[in-house]
Amino acid sequence: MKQEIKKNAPQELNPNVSVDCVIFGFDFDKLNVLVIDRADGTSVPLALPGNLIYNHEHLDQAAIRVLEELTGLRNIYLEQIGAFGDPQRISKASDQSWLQKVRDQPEARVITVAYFSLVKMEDYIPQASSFAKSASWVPLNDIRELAFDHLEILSAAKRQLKQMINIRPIGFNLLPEKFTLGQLHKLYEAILEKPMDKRNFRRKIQKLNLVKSLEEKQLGVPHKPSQLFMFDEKKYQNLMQTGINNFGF
Amino acid sequence: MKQEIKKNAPQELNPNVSVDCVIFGFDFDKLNVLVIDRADGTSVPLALPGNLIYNHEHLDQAAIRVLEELTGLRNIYLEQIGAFGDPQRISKASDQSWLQKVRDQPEARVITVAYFSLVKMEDYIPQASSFAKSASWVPLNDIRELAFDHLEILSAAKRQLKQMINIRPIGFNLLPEKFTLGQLHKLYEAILEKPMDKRNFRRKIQKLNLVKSLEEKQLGVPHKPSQLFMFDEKKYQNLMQTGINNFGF
DNA sequence: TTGCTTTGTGTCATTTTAACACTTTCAAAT
DNA sequence: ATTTGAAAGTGTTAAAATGACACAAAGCAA
Repeated sequence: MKQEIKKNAPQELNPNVSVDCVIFGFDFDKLNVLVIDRADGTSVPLALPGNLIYNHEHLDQAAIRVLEELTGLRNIYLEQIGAFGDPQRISKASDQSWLQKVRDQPEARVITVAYFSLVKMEDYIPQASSFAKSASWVPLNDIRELAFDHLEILSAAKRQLKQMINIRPIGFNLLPEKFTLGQLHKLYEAILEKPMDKRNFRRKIQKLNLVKSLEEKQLGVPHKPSQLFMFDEKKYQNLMQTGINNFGF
Repeated sequence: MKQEIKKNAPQELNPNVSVDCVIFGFDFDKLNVLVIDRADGTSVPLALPGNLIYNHEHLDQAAIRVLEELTGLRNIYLEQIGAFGDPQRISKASDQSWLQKVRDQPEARVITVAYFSLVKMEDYIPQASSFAKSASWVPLNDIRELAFDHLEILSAAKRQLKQMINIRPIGFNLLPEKFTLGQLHKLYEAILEKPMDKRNFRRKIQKLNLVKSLEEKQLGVPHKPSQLFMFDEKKYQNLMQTGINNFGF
């Protein structure tokens, strides 16, 4: 059979390439992930926000657009995780029956490029939009099942985040403007999935000059109130670029 | 215009997705990269080995296949670098005129997924095959221009290699079975692009128990002959899995 | 025999790490 | 008013890792 020769029309969806986003949030206790509920009566697993790209758009742009369309999140810096290319990645029965409803070419081979980001949970209250009934935060450790190969994507994202934390400062995008060292400490423990010594942690953070303490304390907590801190944005961006030399715990 | 609905035929090339491979080799002095000469009379820049994937194959498989088809290299462990998705990435004039000759749909949007690997230069003497006139080793630092966005891919590969070296042992795939610590030392310097203190380097390597010394010396060198070493494969694989805790220089 | 080139080796001062426990401060409960 | 619970905040020490540094040994070539 001769293959039809045509240029992809630029304004069309490309049936072979999608993007998926892993959005992490921190609730001062544990990591959460933003997922989409595709529910349509039948019970189908939750999914990461994702969809096909357009032919004319950059992959990175597509990820930004899709994320906004499905969740409303905008101005998010997304970092690429990688491409996922198992030819069977979308052929589970439950996924197929859903794709039949929403895709022109539900059985086309689709590779996906995954992205991740860290956001402040506080400034984002999920709202329904587009084909997703709703987006919602789910604790990372409660996730047992996801659509497609999204579980695999999620664990790659976790791995990458864990690795990134040794090289770059983390927290600016996950914590409110003013935060306590205890919260930052918990964040590191949540990401690394291991307890860390409080005094050693504080010493290390302070030596980086990454945070500056405010003349302000927590209010209304039923225990000794903590000093509040802010990131020194200049120093933060600087470390973001050059990398932290030696930040292993 | 209504989009034609058809399932991608599995045995067909997917016109929208390609793979590219960055293969590093070490000549005991500097890093080299395997490139393809697409020469057809007109002078076109060198390219990384790469091509479209088939619909039925896993991305990782496609990279392995394409690499073998274009260079003859087989049984190579390839690691993913990431996806490159600029919509203009193949539209330079010199690239387009070449694509017209070799692709069914030369103007189709193509995203590419890049892979890299480290191989022993000694066991590979490039040979022409498939559409590439020939594959050849080129010193990494001599490369000023490549086809498509391959320069960008190359620099991502370099970045990733540089990062990997802090986490995992390196050298097993780049050095011959028996090697000297001087050669390993040069390799680290070549990858990190900075000089390292000889004594400190040797101390650190020895402490890892990564290499074991043989009862054998270099022969025929016009200077003090070096002790030969081999990797302790068990320890090497072990460090490959668990990662080196703290290997910054 | 001399010269050239690379190998191979140790010390020391400084920095970094990991392990460890008690007092302080607030709100809530009694 | 006093007690209780809960998290904040703080310093020392021993062990390990780092970085800087210089000279003798071994082979070949001229």
